[in-house]
Amino acid sequence: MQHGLPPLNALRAFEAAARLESITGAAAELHVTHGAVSRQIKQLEDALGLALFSKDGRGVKLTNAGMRLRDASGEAFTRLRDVCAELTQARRDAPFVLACPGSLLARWFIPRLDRLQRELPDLHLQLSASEGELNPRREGVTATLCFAAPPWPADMQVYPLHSEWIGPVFSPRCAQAARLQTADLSALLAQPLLHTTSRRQAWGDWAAAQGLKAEQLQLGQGFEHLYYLLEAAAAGLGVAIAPQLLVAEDVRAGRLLAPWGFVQTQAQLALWVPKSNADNRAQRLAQWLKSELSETAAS
Amino acid sequence: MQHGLPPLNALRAFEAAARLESITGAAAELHVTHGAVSRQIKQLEDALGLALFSKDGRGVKLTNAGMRLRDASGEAFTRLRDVCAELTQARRDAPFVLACPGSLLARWFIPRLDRLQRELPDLHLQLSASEGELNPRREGVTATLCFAAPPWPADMQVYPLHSEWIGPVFSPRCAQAARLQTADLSALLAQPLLHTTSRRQAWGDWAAAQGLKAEQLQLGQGFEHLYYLLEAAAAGLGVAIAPQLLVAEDVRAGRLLAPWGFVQTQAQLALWVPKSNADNRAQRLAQWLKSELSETAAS
DNA sequence: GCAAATACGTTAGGAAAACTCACCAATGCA
DNA sequence: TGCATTGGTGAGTTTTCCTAACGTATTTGC
Repeated sequence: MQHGLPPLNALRAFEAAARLESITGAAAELHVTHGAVSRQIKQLEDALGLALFSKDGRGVKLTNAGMRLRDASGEAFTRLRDVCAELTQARRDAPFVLACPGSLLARWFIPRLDRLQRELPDLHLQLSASEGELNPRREGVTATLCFAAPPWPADMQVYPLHSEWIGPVFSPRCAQAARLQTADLSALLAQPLLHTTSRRQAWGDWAAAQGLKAEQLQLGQGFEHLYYLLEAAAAGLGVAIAPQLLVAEDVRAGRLLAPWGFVQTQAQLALWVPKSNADNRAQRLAQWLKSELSETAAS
Repeated sequence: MQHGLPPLNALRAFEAAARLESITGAAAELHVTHGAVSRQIKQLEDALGLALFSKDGRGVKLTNAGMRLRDASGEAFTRLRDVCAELTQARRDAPFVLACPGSLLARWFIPRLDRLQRELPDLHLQLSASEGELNPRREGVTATLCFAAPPWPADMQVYPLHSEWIGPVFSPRCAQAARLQTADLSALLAQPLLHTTSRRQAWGDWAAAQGLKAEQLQLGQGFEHLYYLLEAAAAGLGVAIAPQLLVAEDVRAGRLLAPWGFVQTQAQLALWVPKSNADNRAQRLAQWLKSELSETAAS
């Protein structure tokens, strides 16, 4: 009886037995044998130092003390049951709103969406492709998929999913496709280097990883969104610098070529969840995404 | 989560941790290691499927769900603590009123009272020698010592303590003491057979056990209470029929003689407790009485 | 800045609790 | 009276829980 509380599992057994006025009945309700319930009640009686049941014929009857405890424990357990139901219900009802960059949504997520719905059906996933800047703290957003480098904000639970790999890609329909496919850097330098305006440094990062100086590169056409950049590359407008994840499918299918391969950046694709609405759906989604992403990378 | 209730021990750990906003603090309060609390909380989070704490610096912080559960579980546990305190306190405050025949009180109980007080100090025993008939259901009586034969009433918890043995006793100061001491039945038949009016059949029972017919006995003086009967015998007024328990000490000291020995009757000295106010004090008292009685009998 | 201290998570394994199975006694019903 | 039902109990096993030890992240002290 530490801190005035009786053994709680014993109390649960007692509550059921007291409500049903039957040891056997309580055993059935709790999916245990009657011996287990009998012992638990005895343990509780010993802890309190008073009898809760007395034998009555071949059944049992509550003593005065037993009746008081039945009422109190019934109330207490009802209170707990209610709040637990409320918490789990609130979670079940609320849709899981996942914000994510449009390009990732279109090129990676949507093809895998039906599989996700099948494998995590109770998620009630609702995708939100943000047009502008992603704001993981936006009201109504349960979680956000971001490409970003650590450190991460303290108020966010961040599940890192995959390192970002970037590299140049171009269409086989590109004018210089044949020359570029030799992976000759000098040929690349002569090309229009397509990029996103929001991430002009991408080419520079890649060049540094290749041992080139950033100045050797001449940026060409810029696009506001990665999505359009990739469309432009696929249309043969030039060489784009793109995350491996988003073009893996196109490269595999031969719609895009990536003879220089990809290099790892500081950034991580990660699932960001505000800590105050953390629940295990986010964790499960992160787990699913991680395994799915490693397959994408492996293929 | 059977029947909507979370694991209760995990909930207790959570409640402490939530109240103190500290895993380590809760561990200290519950006298366990922080690892144990950490695991319990994790188990609870898994059962509910949502995060209750999030990391905050080197400590922890409650999530929204955690705060709701803290409030509810705090209330529920307080309710339980209160009723348990009330039940155990009520028992502690109430004196244990033991009703008992006056003769037993005077001749057996009082000499052993200080030992009982020493060995069961928290009993707060209060003895009540009933003048008239014992009523084990009387208000304010916690338990009653009775000589009676089974069957016992269903609303009573009866702890059998000792079989009753009865036999004739007389004082060495009795006129015929020398002849009686030969244990010659014919000498006995000539004596005034002292008895209690409430139990006239006692001599008959004993006679039957000796192979005599009841008619052969001539009852002499009757007394209303066993106590006076024994005093009369001790004063040498004649031969009394008495329970062995009550005269054992006198026989041992030579103040009374019992050359025919004692025979067992149907009756049992037993502790009677109304089932509705059963608590473990009665059981402990019964246990003490039983061992004490067996010593009396053995001596 | 770097070492020490604090708080929490995690693992393996050993102690403690709970359960099951089996049997017994008591009761009530056919 | 036989038999089913209900509850108590001992022995053995499973499950749970705890501890001890180490690892990580953060804060504090110098």
